[in-house]
Amino acid sequence: MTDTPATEARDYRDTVFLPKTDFPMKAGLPQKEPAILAKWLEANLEGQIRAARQGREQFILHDGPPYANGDMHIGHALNHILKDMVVRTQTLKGKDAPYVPGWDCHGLPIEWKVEEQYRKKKLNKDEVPVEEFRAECRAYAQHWVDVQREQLKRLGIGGDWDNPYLTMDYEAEATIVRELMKFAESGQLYRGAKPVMWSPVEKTALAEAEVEYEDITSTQIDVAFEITEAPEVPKLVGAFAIIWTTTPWTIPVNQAIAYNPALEQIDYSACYGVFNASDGRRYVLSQTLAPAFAARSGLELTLESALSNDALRGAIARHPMHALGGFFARPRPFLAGDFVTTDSGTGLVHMAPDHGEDDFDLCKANGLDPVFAVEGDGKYRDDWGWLGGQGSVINPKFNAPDGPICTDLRDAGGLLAASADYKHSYPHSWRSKAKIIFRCTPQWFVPMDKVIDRDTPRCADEAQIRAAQGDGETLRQTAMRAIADTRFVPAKGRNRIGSMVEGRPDWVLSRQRAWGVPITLFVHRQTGQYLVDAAVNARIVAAVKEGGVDAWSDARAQEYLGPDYDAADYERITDILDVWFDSGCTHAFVLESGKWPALVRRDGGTHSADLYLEGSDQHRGWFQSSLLESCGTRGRAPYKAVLTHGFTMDAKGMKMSKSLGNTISPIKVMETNGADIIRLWALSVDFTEDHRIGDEILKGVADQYRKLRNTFRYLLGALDGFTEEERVTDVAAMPELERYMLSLLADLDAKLARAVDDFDFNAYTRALADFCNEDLSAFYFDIRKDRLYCDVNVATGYQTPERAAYRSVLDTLFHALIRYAAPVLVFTAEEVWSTRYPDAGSVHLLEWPTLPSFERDKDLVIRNAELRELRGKVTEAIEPVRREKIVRSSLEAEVTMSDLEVILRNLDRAYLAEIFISGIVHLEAGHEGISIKPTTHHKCGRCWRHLPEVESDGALCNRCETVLDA
RNA sequence: GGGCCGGUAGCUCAGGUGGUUAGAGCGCACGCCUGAUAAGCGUGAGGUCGCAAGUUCAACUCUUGCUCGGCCCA
Repeated sequence: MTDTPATEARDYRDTVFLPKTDFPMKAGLPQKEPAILAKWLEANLEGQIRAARQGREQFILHDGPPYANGDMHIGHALNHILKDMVVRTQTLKGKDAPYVPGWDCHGLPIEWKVEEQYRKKKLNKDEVPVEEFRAECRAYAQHWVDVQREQLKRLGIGGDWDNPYLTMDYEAEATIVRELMKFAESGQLYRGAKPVMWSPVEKTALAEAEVEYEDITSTQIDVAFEITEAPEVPKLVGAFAIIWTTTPWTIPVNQAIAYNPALEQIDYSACYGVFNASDGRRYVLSQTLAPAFAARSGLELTLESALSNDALRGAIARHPMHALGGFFARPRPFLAGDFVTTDSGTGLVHMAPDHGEDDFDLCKANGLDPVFAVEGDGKYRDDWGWLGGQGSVINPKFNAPDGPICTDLRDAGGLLAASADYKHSYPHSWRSKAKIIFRCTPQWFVPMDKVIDRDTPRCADEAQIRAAQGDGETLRQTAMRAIADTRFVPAKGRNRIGSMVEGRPDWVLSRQRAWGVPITLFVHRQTGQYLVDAAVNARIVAAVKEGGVDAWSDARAQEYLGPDYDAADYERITDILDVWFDSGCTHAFVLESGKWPALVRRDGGTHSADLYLEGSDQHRGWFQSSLLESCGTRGRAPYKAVLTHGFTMDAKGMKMSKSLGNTISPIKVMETNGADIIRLWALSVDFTEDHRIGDEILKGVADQYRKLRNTFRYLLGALDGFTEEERVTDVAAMPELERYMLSLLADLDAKLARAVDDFDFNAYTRALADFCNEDLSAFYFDIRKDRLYCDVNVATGYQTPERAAYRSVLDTLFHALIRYAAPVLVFTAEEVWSTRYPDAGSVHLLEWPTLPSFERDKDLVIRNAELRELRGKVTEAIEPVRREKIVRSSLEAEVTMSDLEVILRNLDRAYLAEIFISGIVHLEAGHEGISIKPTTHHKCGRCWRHLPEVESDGALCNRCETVLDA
């Protein structure tokens, strides 16, 4: 060697290998991602993937349709990222996992928006032909489908975006009609009634969202019903039961009186009593509420006797207007209802099943049906025995203490108190601001508990339906069985949907609206029976397929009925279907129709999807509507598994709302941070529960992203110029550390594969990130930097076998990690892949990595895991010495420790120094703990290690000399 | 008001069937390196496991109540 002084030491920088790559550290995702999307589009990546997986085992994720109005929000983003992750991981595993996105297009919210546009133009919806109105709804939905489609594509969601399914496609509408007819044909439809919120001003039913609450002052009245029968306590006969109400207009429709047999459980002193009053009559009411009633009526009450809670069982009263005969002369039974409280009133509640849900349910359970006395305009119907043709019922004067109702009641001796002074919150129409009422209207239902009658099949399909459902099962039983057969992730979903299906009432299918699929039934005017004729139904379905929902019109009724029936004999139903029925049919027109060949099962099994994946609110929504629809027509669930996610809250865990101003738009995040950042966020949180998003969280996600990105950048740089010729294929011939790393990689592989099967994406991204951070960046890469840089002669291309082994492992790592990362960081993975392989096609065509096979050495893993613990102790020991500036780089630190453990592990000192990235390691028998001292050796001018053979600072060590000579 | 679900370090998450000083990554602070450099490495400080009772020799883990938050209903 030369004896050049250290100050003039040669600079060996150009003799070492340095990582080299064009892959930039800074991502610039918002600019880069759209270009990558364009590249995929140009290459028809989706088509390539389909072709590549053709004939493989299928995995069908069936998309739940988002509603086509408004921009994509964070919930859409999360949902679709999870779906995309499922599809991509399944595809990665080699399965044929097509994704066909869909949209829900019918329904009230879209109708509103279109109506709103009409109002701005001073148009009246009722004056516009319904076909024209529907056309505008259709256009409105299509607009948002297109907007959301672009936004979701921008998120990197893969799928058949050119052929999504829309519930408003004519074929879809025809299938929905066909499915409805299956319910009709198998006797699973009936026409019943149900109280709905109704606006007498607009003469229409209202949805909850169309209603707002305002404080008003109403007339409150106390009315006496004379008891005529009392089997439990006969002395009650002749006494009067007192009811209190703030809607006097419901008294003419009263049918019963509710009491609570468990009143004393609410308030021990609250049980009913019989009172002697100053007017000479005897009254029955709650004891607690008696003083308030006395104040209202001005009567003096004396308790005659307390009544046990079952005193009213089986008792009968009569309406104060019973003298009118007919309806009013019917007995008014006392019915037990647990909704009766002692908060206000008398503890006895008058029941008008036409005008209240509790009333309706309790009366229905006791065989009392609604009478439809109040018409759509709020007037009693003309033939009503009392006040017929009068109203409107929402008119304050009509209900006033001196109005017709109170006057008649007073004259009949039934009115005990009336005053127009009761302030309370009351529902009003959001649009007209007028008061609304509850009003029973005829509706179509699917019965949950009707045993399907096997003895009188009406059509060919029905036999199949019944066969599928099993003997004598009700729809509820079929659905419960299907739930038991379904996999739920997380498992608590089964419990949730199960308890809902177990307790749910019959399914109300009908809506009195314009924008939806019609309930295509003809009801015979005389018998009230709906027509079941396969030929008629086939004509209707064909017409809808041809012309959409507009085909269901009066003008074409006879055409559908054909020669066998006379349209004049039939009422054409004009209701439309609940949009939940639409979405409940998606499995029929998407999975079974054959319109999407990729979705058709090739194994001959049922068309049930492998997975439905939606927010947990869909236990009441789509999961259930799909379940009921499928169980009613096919006797099984349309899915094999159901995956649910929670909701995204703001940074503090509060729900996002426009009014609170705490919403986070995924579109904005895409524009500022990039889609890969939102994706990484969605796949990092515990989506099975409610989870949060906010600036701090996104910052953390971005940090994690950078770490992953730099791992790939390092791999690209370290693998610069890697060729097949230098690959070491014999794992057994590799150094200890390389074999250890391949073992860790195999562990990671297994962990990720399991996470895919469990849909545990949080565990997936965590395992991947932890591996990159801990096992690679902080351990393997750091240790092997020396060999990567120095074990090579960059001039001649010579490298040591150790370096070749390292680069081979790096290549293996690259190929594994890029595949693992691809479903998560769809854009970045492509950028990485195309940087290394510009002409190799998309990263998303690749399959799950095949790792080098080698015999797993359990001992090796344990040995090195222990060594890493020891490594931690060494770095810990170096730290104080560093603080005192005795050593700076860890390479300057010589380590002394007991030889006991190390010798047992059969590891040599040089290997230890490599692992510790330290100076020379001294092993001394019986040495206590770990000691650090500064090295006394000179620093190699090339590799910077301090070794005994280096003659002076800046001179070369043996290794570097050998390499430079090679 | 009812049904169901959840509350572990600043953040994101681990913590089978209850058992020694509750873990990881990130962030933060401090330091090292300057041949991954708007990068890399190390060390360290952070938690009365929502609150309160109870069961138990022993509870983050079981029971009850409360509280905060969420979904679905009313």
